[in-house]
Amino acid sequence: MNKRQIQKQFTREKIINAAKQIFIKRGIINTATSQIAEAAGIAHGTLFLHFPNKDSLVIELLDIELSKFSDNIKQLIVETTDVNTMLEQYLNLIQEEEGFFSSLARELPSYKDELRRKILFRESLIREHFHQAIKKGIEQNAYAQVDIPGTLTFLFGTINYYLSLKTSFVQDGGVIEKFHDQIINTFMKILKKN
Amino acid sequence: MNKRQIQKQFTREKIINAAKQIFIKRGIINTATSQIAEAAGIAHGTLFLHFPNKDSLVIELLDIELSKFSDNIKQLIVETTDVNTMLEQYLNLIQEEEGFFSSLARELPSYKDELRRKILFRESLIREHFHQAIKKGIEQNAYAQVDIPGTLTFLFGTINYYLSLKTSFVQDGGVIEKFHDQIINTFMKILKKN
DNA sequence: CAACTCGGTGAGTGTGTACTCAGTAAATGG
DNA sequence: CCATTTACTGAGTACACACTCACCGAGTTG
Repeated sequence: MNKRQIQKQFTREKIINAAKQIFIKRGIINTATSQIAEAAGIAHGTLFLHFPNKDSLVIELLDIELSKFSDNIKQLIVETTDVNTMLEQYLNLIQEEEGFFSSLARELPSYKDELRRKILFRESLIREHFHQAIKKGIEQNAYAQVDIPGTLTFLFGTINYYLSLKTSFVQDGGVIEKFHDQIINTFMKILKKN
Repeated sequence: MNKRQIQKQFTREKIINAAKQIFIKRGIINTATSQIAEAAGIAHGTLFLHFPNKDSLVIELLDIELSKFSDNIKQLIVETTDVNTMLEQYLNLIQEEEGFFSSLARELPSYKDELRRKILFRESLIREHFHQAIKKGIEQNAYAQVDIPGTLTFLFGTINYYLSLKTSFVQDGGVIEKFHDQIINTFMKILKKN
């Protein structure tokens, strides 16, 4: 890479980093491209040299973040088949980037179809891990014969609900931290054999 | 009421009705006041004679709709203490206005604080009914000793999740209809004694 | 019926925002 | 060392939207 390419790469990263910070604070929908440019310390027009429009910036940003998250979760989850620890790991990982996921959950229903599908697809990969673990648990007679997809929607729906309405649930500090035990206990109760 | 007052009242109702229809279709956030005026068959400026700004129109609209819903649910729920039937009634009532509630759930996290608080307050009244019924069930040894608020968040969170992402769950027809049994079964499973 | 009130009109205003483009200067390449 | 390429600049453009206001005409009032 020559000087120019390095500089270009550097600018691109500045944009994405700035966008992520603002996304966490105010959400992407309520953030002007000019604000992102300002935070990145570049001219407004420069942003559009790197991304043809706002949407493609958002898509790239979310792709990067979500794939990081996916990689992490895979590493932590793949080796364990114990649902309880899997859930624990999953919640911990969300907690680390709670601001980001809270914004995501809040704006998810308002995103364009393509973007929403991408996000839900990532979620479905994680669901699949849980699905397998629960299935194995049922076969080994450790869990009750629940409707697995429905059960998982209860889990993911609730987590999403907490995240999207975070500000209504906690003043400061994390929602996930606050309701961590409750989520795990209630979910394990659903799986429990009678 | 003289002719003028009747006419004024009539126009006000036309605005609210038009706003509700558009709200269901496109959501209030994505609807311009000019579109509401057009749908109501009045001039754009007239809207602002009846409401000082867009927000106050939205607040009045939601107040009307949610209080109608509250009244209905109270009538159906108050007389029964059986959680299963209560839930059934609740879901039926949502189903009747699913388009409305779907829009509401989708946009809820984006609303201004005041409005969101109002909506969540309504929800909390309904929660209270469920809370009492479950409490009674536990005392009568019919249900397990669950964490009632946490359990109810699982319920309301999941319903909210289905409604807000309705278009991702069903092509046409109702989400609530589709997942009706699953919601009830899973929730009753949480309450079940081991 | 004349004077006045008032609900309604719709072109106009101000603002916020996504995106453009002519110009600049530094890097590159022959 | 000159010609060309290219990342970047930021004032400018087009558009959408909430809200205003001078004007109109039907309704009310004395």
